[in-house]
Amino acid sequence: MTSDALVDALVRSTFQVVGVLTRIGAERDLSLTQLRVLGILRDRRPRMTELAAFLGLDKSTLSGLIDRAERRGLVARGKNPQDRRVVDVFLTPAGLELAEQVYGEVRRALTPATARLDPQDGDQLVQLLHTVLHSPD
Amino acid sequence: MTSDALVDALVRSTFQVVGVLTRIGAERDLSLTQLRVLGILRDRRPRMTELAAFLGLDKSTLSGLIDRAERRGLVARGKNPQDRRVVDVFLTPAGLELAEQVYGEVRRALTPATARLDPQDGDQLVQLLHTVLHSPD
DNA sequence: TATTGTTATACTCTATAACTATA
DNA sequence: TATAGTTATAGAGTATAACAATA
Repeated sequence: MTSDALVDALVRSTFQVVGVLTRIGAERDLSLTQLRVLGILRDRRPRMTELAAFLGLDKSTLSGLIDRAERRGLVARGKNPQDRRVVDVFLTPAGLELAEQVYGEVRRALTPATARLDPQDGDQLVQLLHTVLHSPD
Repeated sequence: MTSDALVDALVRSTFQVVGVLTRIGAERDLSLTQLRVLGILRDRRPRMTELAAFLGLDKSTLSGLIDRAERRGLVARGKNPQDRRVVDVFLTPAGLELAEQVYGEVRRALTPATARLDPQDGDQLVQLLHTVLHSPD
């Protein structure tokens, strides 16, 4: 069945990319989750609950995650003027710089692989991944 | 640059598949790593060091991982007759059954997504993923 | 009362360092 | 001496339950 082969290919490539992300993150003491937090916060300023939901984590887990990132000066908590229960999270300048650095390195690490495709095939792969995984289930 | 778009697409699809794997694993108290261990052991019987290297983990980390899986009756340790220092690891029947179950569920979970492609495009996606990530860096 | 977030607790995952047994 | 694996330790990641503040 073609579908099984496709699922297998997706799972295998997932673990491979996870390996790259984990290795690059580890060089800067960033777990996969912290890496993802930095990536998300590059262009968003969510409240704690939003970010936890987006990551698929419990809010208490996120509290700890943000505690540790805040202690390192990578993120900060801000008050929300509309609702005083709410805590907004955002990158500090140092966090933004680290995020850009690390994602730049991810690009460099994966470029030898992506460069194996000519531009046409690369576009096609982007398109196919988008169709498969970027749609409403 | 096309390459950046491709890397972004790979990273995004990676986090999405990780989300699916994490959710399905959690339903059976399996972390992403335990899930991967089960997947690998389906058709291999490696020694501890081999498995640790394959997973990119320290051998001490693997000891704990296998301890916990063994306590649950999913894997077992075996002696290696050639070298008495070596410990081989393999799935128990219960572990194999769980592995098949959980990977079956992963297939079912991803099938609605993969079914959005017609067979031709699916084959092409498998081929492209193979070219990008399954080659020597 | 319901929602937002934190804290206390317990467990898993992870690496480093020190160790035992075997080669 | 070198290699295979375990154990002790410490810290991060995770969820559940209980809590405080605000709505």
